[in-house]
Amino acid sequence: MSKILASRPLYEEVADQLRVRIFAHYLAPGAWIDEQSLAKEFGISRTPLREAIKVLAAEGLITMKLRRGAYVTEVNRGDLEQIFTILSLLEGEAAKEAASKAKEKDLNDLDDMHLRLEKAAADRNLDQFFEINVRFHERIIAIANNPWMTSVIADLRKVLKLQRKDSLSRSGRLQSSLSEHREILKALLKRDPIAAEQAMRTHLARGLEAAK
Amino acid sequence: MSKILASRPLYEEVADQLRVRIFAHYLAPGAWIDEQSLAKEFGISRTPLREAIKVLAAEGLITMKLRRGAYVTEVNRGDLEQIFTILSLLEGEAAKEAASKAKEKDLNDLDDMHLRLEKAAADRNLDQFFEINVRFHERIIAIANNPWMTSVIADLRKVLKLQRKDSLSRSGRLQSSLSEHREILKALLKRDPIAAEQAMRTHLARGLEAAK
DNA sequence: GTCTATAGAATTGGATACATAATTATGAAT
DNA sequence: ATTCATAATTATGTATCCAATTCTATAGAC
Repeated sequence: MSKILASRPLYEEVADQLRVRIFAHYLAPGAWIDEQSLAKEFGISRTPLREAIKVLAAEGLITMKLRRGAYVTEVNRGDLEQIFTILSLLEGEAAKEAASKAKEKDLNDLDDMHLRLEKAAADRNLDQFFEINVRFHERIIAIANNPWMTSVIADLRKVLKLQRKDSLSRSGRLQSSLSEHREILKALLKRDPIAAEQAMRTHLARGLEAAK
Repeated sequence: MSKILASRPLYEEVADQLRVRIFAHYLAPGAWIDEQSLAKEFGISRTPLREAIKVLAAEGLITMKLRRGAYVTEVNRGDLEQIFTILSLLEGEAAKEAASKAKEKDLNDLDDMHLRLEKAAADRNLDQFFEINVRFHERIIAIANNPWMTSVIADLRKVLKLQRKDSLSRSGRLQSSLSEHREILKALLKRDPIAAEQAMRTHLARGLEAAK
């Protein structure tokens, strides 16, 4: 992995790799981060690996214990509730601002995304639904154009990804999620900030219910 | 600084030290973080220092440039607006929840703090006013009892501390800040969540105005 | 005098080395 | 067999070392 001419610091690359493993539950919640074997496996020294661990710890993905190493964070029901509370506020605000700030192109893109979401749902293509869903949300957040908010939301969503109960696969959740999205889109197209905010909050509150 | 029997990893200690220097503008926004002289000054090696830098970078206090080191983050007017937007939402929510969750003792403590705040204002003791003000906010956040929210707010407030225009010292700001606090406290004592949320949001919106 | 090229110094990013604390394994005593 | 003490092993935390790159300063050309 080590490169002669790195365009990006090694610790960032390593942080990405670790996130992939964590989200894939290849490193499951509670698992110990074995610095030595990971360094050996990546073919690097412990130094950049440890720096990457510090970054993930700051993101909340990893929890450090003094003199006993790093562990993948375990989130419980309470954590989920707390995080959804925050996300609902922030993404609600994002939707509200997006309703005013969106350009025509933005709205067209969102409309387009939603169509593909409907199609993925009809096809029962969960992976695709999940992916477009994420992009739909990200797009709205991007339109709100508040980098600090974007970054907070991104961090919290990373933590959510630690537990993937695949709530979407639960009976009916896919359809209700879809109709909630429809509400959000409708409000945005009408450029109604209050309705957009409300629809997004409802959507996320339901998301928590489904994640039970 | 290095201890024989460290009760806490060196990089955390160093991160604290760096934060102190940054907030005191001893390391001003835009300033370059000189690893070598800092390591020498702290009497440690560059390794824990660099780990501390990664932590502060993740907090947003430091910005890293590839192959040219770390710099204290510079926040501009836009950053302030964005951060205040988020804080207003989150601390508003905290106030709202605190209105329901607060125990009698919590309310007594807040009342007491507010009295001391009034006194500090009357004495024109800015440092004390500032300190109690911070504790008042922190206490409300603590009552809301949402550790994830607490941590997000704490991180954002750290970034705010990068610029200290000493908005409180501006003519009249101290008095208006005080009366806004009075509103917050009143709503909490009445256990009125909506009013508490509204009062907190107004308070922070005014805070942004003053930080101009 | 200003600009450019190049040698040297300084700095970052990463690897390796080492001391101390923590864990596990070993073995004796009950 | 179980418990306790102690030795061996392993892992973390920190320091030192090294290579590649960037910055700086000097010298030469115009």
